[in-house]
Formats: sequence, structure tokens, C-alpha cells
Amino acid sequence: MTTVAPVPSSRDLPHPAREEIRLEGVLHALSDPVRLRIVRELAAEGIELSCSHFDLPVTKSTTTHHFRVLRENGVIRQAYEGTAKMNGLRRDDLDELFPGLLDRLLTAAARQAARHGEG
Amino acid sequence: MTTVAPVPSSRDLPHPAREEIRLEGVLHALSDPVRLRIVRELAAEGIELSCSHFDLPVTKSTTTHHFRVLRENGVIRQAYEGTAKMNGLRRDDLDELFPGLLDRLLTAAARQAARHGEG
DNA sequence: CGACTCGTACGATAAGCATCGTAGTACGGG
DNA sequence: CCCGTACTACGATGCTTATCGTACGAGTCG
Repeated sequence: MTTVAPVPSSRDLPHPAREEIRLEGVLHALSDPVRLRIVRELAAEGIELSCSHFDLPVTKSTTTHHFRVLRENGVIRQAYEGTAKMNGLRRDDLDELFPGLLDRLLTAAARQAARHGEG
Repeated sequence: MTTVAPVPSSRDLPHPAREEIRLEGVLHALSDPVRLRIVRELAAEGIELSCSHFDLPVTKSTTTHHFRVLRENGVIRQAYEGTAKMNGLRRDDLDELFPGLLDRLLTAAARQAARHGEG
């Protein structure tokens, strides 16, 4: 019974525990346009997405940086899966900590996107 | 009948119009502990408060800075009233732009405050 | 093994920001 | 008119951050 099931690949990444997630940190993470966009896309798809799925207006190293900020502030969960790194929203934890907040934020972001350009 | 009603005093301060308020800006403004605290207090009191009403763990110049950030990002409205500077939440504008968001944010902040120390 | 893809690490850079102290302006009251 | 109160302006400082480029590590597939 060594390494039976999912085998998420060797190295794993540091995530804050649910109780460690701070509202200020979440808000800071979402206050960047690139990161807000990532979260919106993650929410829209509803599934885990690899980093490379996103077509962002920044280089790869900057992309890595933004994903790390989102992870370190408890907004997303990241795990390696072979060569890809999968990203998923921490909906369960965020909804438990701050009921309804994530949905309102996403709605607000969608409304704003509709108002301005990218409708 | 000169100077009848409020007379908010000569100089006034630049505020963004409602349509100019950006979600990212609001989130950034609220991602600072001191500013989040100010907003929570403003919401709790429900009325306009002078800057000096707040007992914050920073100096007066830093306090001025935080109020300006809140104003410039459309979170609060500021107006001079004699020697005092009154501050009020822009509830109407925020609720119109991002329905329900402010309340969720305040609830989330309250929950977090209850969980950790300051209950 | 070798090549390719995905993502990271590290260093550099430039900008932003939270903080302070001091000096100054605006207003109201004696 | 002078003084006290309320807040600002300015400059300094040190920390954080968004961005990039290049070089590297980990996995997959031929």
C-alpha cells in the first residue's frame, strides 16, 4: 500500500488552512485585474484548469506570480498533475468563511465587465 | 437669505463619479486593515463621522492618507463642515453598482472579527 | 536517451504604498 | 486679533509588488 490512489505528483504546494484565510488577503488578491480575471474564468468553468489554459496579457513568470498570490491568500487550490498544474477555486472554504461573498464578488465583476468594454 | 442651508464650506474634494468607481479599486481600498476598520465603523454608526472620531493605531497624517484612498476609490464621501471633515459611506452608489456586495463584505468582516480577537 | 512542454527560481527594476514627522492652512471662539 | 483645533502638504523612508528575462527542474512522449 505505498502510493495507491491519485498520486498528485511528488512536490506539493503550501496552502493556508481554512481558518488562516484572511478577508483582507482575499480582497487584496482580487484587487488586481489579472487575478480577478483568473478567478472569474475559474468560476465560469467550474472545474480545475491548468495554468496554461489562460491567455493572459503578461509573461509566464508573471502568471506564476499571480497564481501564487491567489494560492497564498486562500483563493485557489493548486496541485501538480504530471507536467500541468491544476487550479481550482476554494469555493467550499470561502463560502464557509464568508457566506455569499464570493458570488457577490463574481456578480459585481460580471456587471462591471458588461458595463465597460468586454461584455 | 445668503447662505441658507448646509454650506459645506468653501473647498471641496475630488470624488469619482459613480460610473467611474472600479471594483478593483474598492477591493484594494478595503484590503487594508485600517481602512476596513474605518468602513466597518462608518457602516455601524450609519451616519457621517468626522475623521477625529476614529481612534486608529496610526498617526494623523497616515489617517488622512487612508481616508483619501477610501474617497478616491469611491468608498466614502468626504466634505468639510467647518473645521471638521465629515465622512460617509457611499452606500447608494455602491449598492447601485454592485448590489449586495457591501453588505456581504461587512458581514464577512464582522464574522472574521468575531472569530479572531476583537469579538 | 533526447527533445519538448509546463511551470519555477532568481535577479533586476521600477513603481506603489504605508508610515512617520514637521510645518503649514482653514475655521471657529474668546 | 490671537489661539486652539482639525486636517493637509511635503518630504523621507523602507517595504511590498508587478513586471520582465533568462536559466533551470520535472514530466511526457518519441
